[in-house]
Amino acid sequence: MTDTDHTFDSDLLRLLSERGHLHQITDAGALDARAKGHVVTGYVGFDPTASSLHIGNLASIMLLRRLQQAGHRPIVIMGGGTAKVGDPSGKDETRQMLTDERLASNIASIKGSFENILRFDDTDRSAVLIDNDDWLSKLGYVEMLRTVGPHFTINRMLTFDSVKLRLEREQPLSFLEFNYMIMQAYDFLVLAREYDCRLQLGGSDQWGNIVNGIELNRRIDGREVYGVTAPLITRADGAKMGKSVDGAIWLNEGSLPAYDFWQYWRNTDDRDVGRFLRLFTDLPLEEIARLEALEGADINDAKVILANEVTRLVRGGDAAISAEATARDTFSGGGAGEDLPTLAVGSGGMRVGAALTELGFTASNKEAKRKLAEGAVKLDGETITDSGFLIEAPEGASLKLSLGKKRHAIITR
RNA sequence: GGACAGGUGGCCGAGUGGUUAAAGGCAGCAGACUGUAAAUCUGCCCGUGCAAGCGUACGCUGGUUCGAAUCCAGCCCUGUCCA
Repeated sequence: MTDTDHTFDSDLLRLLSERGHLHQITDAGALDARAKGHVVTGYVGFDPTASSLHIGNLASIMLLRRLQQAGHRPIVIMGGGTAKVGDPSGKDETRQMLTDERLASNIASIKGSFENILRFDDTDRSAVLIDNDDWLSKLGYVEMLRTVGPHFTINRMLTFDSVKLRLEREQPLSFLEFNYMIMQAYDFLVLAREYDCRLQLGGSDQWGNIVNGIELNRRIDGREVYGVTAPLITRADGAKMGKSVDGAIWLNEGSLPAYDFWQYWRNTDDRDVGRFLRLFTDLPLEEIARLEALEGADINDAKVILANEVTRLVRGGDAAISAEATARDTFSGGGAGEDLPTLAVGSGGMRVGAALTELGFTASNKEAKRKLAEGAVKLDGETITDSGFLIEAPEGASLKLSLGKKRHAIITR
């Protein structure tokens, strides 16, 4: 474990450090020296447990972006193989196993998230995307045991937090999951051999897994490889990044519309603005320093910039421009921007409660009724309290239906 | 296998036969104040229905009772200790 306070010689570590991406480095001096003279290939693994990554994964993706920005080569490992086993880290119970079909479709839909953030081209620094199932599934059991088995002691494996947690709580830890750390270590060995990959990056919860891979490389091939972890990003209010009651903040458009994605960033806590700008945008540090120094209502300008930059990075420039325009029309103009969700009520109209639930603004008709009684619902600026109110959209025109200050929708015939 | 303890609404946690759709806290939503922020105060917080109403709900199944989250029986699960 190395402290990360001192300054570095390499562009890579300097960049990671000044942007707030560094938590721990296995051998900072050696990595610093190597990154200065060589193109370093580094990887991050992502387990395809859902059909989209969420912004909790964004910090790790940014690690790869920084790596590429500093002139090195990023590898994205889709954990199609490791996800069949399941990472027990940070989970106090076993996850349900995913079917092969599900994993394949998850991988297919996750891939797109990297296209904007990493550069895929013909150079030797092009990003590469690989599925670890390519080698993990082909491994023979005895071959695997003989390759990595001698280098892991059960004694040591039992000391890992992910294992200890389960044992202490007397929660079952299946043999399947117990093998996860071995598979991840083996990945690093394969990548070092096949791709000359010398660096694994990841969240701070991956420290143990990363160190295992480094050990394995040293023991089997005598090769020095390195590890870097990023701090766990939490928000000022203590919540984990990207987790809300309504669901995660997904990177895929299909899982979360761009306008909602943009809004998430626009509503960032004042105290997080500077840190998030450094982590999740490419804005120059001087510019960020200026933005985060804004006080009072002015800091809203910084939040708009944050929302624009992150949305552009993840969803593309058009999405960012359109989301900002919608927000401006809706909040400043008092109108309705075109990115707002729309609901067609048909020629017969629709009761206001049903419309709110249909839009997902309320979880049930009962809740919609409560919100109406609380005076939270407006139709074109007029407060509606009658739960029996029938919304009828005139031919060719639209109405704005609002729940509270933040949730708005366009109602059409 | 044995002995205790326990399984309550998204989470934590009271409640031990009758205004109990179930105290309190957290999370969440809304209102006020603001800046689409934070903090604070107030309200709401199972579902269906325009509504009266109705339907579900305290691990599961059955029983006692006018009436059960609360009592009884069996079962399942969890924790602690013993073998």
